[in-house]
Amino acid sequence: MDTRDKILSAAQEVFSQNGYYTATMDMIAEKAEVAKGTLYYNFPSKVALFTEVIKEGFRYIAQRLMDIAYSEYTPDRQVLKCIEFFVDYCIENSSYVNILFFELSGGMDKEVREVADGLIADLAGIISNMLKEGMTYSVVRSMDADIASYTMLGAMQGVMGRYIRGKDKPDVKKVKENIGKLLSKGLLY
Amino acid sequence: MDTRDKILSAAQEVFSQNGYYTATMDMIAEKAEVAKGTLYYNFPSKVALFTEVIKEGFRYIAQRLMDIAYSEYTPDRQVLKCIEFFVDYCIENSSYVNILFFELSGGMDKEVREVADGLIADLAGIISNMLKEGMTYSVVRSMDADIASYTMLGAMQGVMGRYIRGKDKPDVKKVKENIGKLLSKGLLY
Amino acid sequence: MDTRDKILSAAQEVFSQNGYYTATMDMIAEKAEVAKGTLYYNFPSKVALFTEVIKEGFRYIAQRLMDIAYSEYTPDRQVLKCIEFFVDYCIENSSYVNILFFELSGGMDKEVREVADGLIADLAGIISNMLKEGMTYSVVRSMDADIASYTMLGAMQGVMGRYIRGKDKPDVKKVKENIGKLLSKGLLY
Amino acid sequence: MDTRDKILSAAQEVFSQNGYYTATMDMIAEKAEVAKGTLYYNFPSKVALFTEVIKEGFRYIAQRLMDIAYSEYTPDRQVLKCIEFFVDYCIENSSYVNILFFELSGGMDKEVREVADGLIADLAGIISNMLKEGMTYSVVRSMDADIASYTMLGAMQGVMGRYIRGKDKPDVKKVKENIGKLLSKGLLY
DNA sequence: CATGAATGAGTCTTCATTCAT
DNA sequence: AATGAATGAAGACTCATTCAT
Repeated sequence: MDTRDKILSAAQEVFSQNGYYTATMDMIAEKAEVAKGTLYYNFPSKVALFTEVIKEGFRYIAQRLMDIAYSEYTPDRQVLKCIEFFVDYCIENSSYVNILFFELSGGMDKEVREVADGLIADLAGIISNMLKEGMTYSVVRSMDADIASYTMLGAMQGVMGRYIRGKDKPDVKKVKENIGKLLSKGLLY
Repeated sequence: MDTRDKILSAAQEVFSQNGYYTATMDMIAEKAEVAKGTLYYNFPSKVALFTEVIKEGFRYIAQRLMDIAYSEYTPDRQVLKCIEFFVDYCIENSSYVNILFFELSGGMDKEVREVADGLIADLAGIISNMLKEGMTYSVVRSMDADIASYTMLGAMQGVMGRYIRGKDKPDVKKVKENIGKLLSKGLLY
Repeated sequence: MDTRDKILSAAQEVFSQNGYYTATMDMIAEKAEVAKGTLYYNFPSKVALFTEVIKEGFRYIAQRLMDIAYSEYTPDRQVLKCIEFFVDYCIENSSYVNILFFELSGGMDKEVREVADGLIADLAGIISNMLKEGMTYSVVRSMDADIASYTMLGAMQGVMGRYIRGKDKPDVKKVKENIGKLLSKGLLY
Repeated sequence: MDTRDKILSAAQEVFSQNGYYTATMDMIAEKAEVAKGTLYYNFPSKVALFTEVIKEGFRYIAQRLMDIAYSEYTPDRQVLKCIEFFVDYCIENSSYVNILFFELSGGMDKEVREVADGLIADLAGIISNMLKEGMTYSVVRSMDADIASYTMLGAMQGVMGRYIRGKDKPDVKKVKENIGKLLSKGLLY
């Protein structure tokens, strides 16, 4: 693993566990086992490093979502698959997800926020297209696909946030089923 | 308005616009038009002040949710009313909502996080009870009420987050309708 | 007890337990059960209050030394009596003695230092005279009485400092005997 | 001279002249001709820096005392040599001695106090052993060596304190002679 | 390429002191 | 005589960033 990757990997971990502001370049350098100067040799600034870490995360999620979108599954199955993937991913990368979806919001450099909002928009776009596709086949209820995609994303974040930060380990299967049921069939009869 | 309230109000604004870490006590003092020392005469620390700001916000939301829960509306109407209230509240207090639901997650003092998680749990509790009540009347689909309440909360946050930070003004009515539809009837036919 | 005395008494205690710099006017006000403003109504400043506390302490010690100097004891007995008094006083007022003799030295306001040095000089003067008296009767060894008085004072401080700060309770009788022996007969045969 | 030493040396001077609390890190940085951050790069905190300064001083004194203890002098000559060294050292390093022996007592961080008490105990231990050695040869009067060592240390501090802070330059030779006489032969005939 | 010592602007926090009541 | 809310100057400490090696 080359220096750049070592740093990126250490940064991801440190940012995840501490949040952007509490994390320090010293912590990252130590975890990456390089000198602090090396951080600046490879990345122009703390924000830039953070942005890179964020990008990597979103890139991966987007990739997986695209895999589902271009799979042979029917549109309604795709939606369910997305939820399943999300729950699994959150469980496995809880603290990383935390910075990916929450940390970004408050007091962050305007530049980063724009990058992040763009990345989230990409994610929502993928889901949105998936929903639109479903609507043309009349398996997805007709509604504003953009709003729906953000609602889905938010719903998943909300539940996961609860379990990410909570003390009690989530019952993955139950969570998947319940979010799935709620989002697919709705709260009301 | 007494000093304490003046500070609290200024703090809310400054924290909302800048996030916890970027906000400084100087900024708050200036906005409140008091000396920095006065901040510390009234609140022991920055975290404590922040916590108080958070508490106030959640207290208000919880109050409004309780009003709905104890209203004469049928349980299914109550759920819809919650969503409506939330959308309206978020539109009107966008940046405040931002710190209330997002800022709290990353790198924040453990103590504050616990306080906040407790407050969010209270909110979820109110919604959860509302849903359970609806289930006994068979107007709310039978499912895990806790998971559902967090999903609802999350869903609302998610959409609002999009519009809070986005450049385009949200079409309030459309948003309400669409989240309402999604959450009540579900995505799929 | 009037307000002034209540403050003086509280100040003595707070300064003794915390030292001049660590002690705060708030602590003193609280201990004295008066408002902070009252402190300033009765004393112009923290230094002034401290100086007053110091003066009281030295005044008392000087008085007791004078009592011994003007007693019917022979000059050699007087010297021993001084040592005894000192040991007893230090044991009973250890933390007060601490500020009286040690705190005063470092980084203290020049004004206070001068006051304190004057007060210590007074003490030394009393002892010095006692020694001179003894020299005229040839019961005290002929030497520079000023140097000797400071040596005595210092010796007593040194031993007491050890026991004041140490964890092990001093064996008062043994300490008195040993300092007495050393100072009266000397270290060497 | 490397940075660390430059800081240590500046700190010694600044602490000596001002006392722990009145001295500021800015003053030290300025005197050392380094940026304030450099202070913290080399020492974790003000207390830590102070502690280090203290340790260095005691280390030197202990070394010199050991030299005397292991010299070829007879035990009684050693005691006298100690006194001479002390007087000389105090004259030459008056303000440093001030913090070494006085500053440490009041309101100082508990940790530092423990370190310092330990260091003073070491010094007393060296002297105590010297006295015990003398007692076995019957040239030192039989008494509690621990109490005696603290008395000696205190006596020397006391006199020196007088001259350190006093306006009149001490007559070194006279002071040495008189303390020597007092401690070796005693006050009384 | 990599290093790590040095930097200094920026923050939180403390606390003696003041003054209107 | 007494109060206590308000003040603001001052100080310890942090940390992203730079640069000579």
